[in-house]
Amino acid sequence: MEQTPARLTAKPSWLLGQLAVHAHRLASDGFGGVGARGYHYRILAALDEFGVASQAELGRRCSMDRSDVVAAINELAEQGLVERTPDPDDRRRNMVTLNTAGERQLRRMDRALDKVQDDLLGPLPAEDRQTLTRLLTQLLTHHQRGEYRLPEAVPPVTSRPRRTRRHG
Amino acid sequence: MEQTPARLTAKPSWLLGQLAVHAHRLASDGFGGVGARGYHYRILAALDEFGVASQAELGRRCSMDRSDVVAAINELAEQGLVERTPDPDDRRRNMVTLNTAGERQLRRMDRALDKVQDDLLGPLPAEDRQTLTRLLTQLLTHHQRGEYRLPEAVPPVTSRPRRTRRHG
DNA sequence: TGTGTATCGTTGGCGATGCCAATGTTGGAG
DNA sequence: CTCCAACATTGGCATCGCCAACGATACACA
Repeated sequence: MEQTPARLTAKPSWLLGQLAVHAHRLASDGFGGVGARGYHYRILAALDEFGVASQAELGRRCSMDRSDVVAAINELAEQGLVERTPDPDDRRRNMVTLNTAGERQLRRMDRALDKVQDDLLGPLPAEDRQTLTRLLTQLLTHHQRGEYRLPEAVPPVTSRPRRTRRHG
Repeated sequence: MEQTPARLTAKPSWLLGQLAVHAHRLASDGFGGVGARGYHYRILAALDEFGVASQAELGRRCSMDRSDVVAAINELAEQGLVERTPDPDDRRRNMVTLNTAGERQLRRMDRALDKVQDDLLGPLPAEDRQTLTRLLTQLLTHHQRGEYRLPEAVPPVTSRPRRTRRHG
């Protein structure tokens, strides 16, 4: 491996990003083996843990955009892992249900993902794994403060401006 | 924020991935303010630290694919931040050079990125920051073992199979 | 010297994730 | 009844990572 700029290797954001790439690769390989991807796992897990839910709820619980939930549910339903039925009590909503095949798939993905954690944490002793998990949880919690806040006063005018390419 | 499945929040790979998303958002915002993106920073940093290089070298140093280096250099050159000249000693190669405008841009991005680290590490005391950095570095190093290894014996037949969508 | 292999830059393409805007429907508050 | 909010859907885009194929060039070795 040729040398990587110290400007990069010294930055937590770089370490985090690159390590996340490795983690994602491991997970993708595991999921790919059962014909799924990350979004599918999130939704199956949320359904298993909290039961039937609307797509909007799933999106909030899984940190996914509504439109991405639509696509993922399409795929899961196509594979017969979940069912999407209109909610009779609120006709705007769909009720998404995990079925038996979905539970089986979830268990498969669980096993794959457990192996991923081991590969990912590789050489780290148990204590370090715990420390790392604690620090990451702490930071993630910090950065999630205020997400999905109820619309209080005026909807803020400052939406993050779309980054537009200046070239190419 | 609605509840996130424990299956997710308990997994280091999830924490890592989600936190990386936040980090990427912070960095993108900072870079976007100066009309750049992550790939540009990597290349400018590598050029500043190691001097003129071929595109292939840049790719290896920055963990980027050759083809992505081409695109990034196109953009950087278009903005007048680097120069791309054929290498007279090896006509397969281009020599990529950082120029003054590029150095200025790099300094701007450095400042933006420094702020990102602070935002990212948010509430963490110095000691925890150091611990986190150490653990991440350790893991990243572990997962990079054997990347870009020289072609020793037979090139292994087992390339990671392309994950192909089974639906949609 | 010639031939085969490796490297290099380039083009073109794809998947995964994270977003956003617009649209039409429906619920609910006032 | 009206207006606003939430919902599902469609369609689009940016970033990042990656791969295959191509033609040009360098190089090792027979």
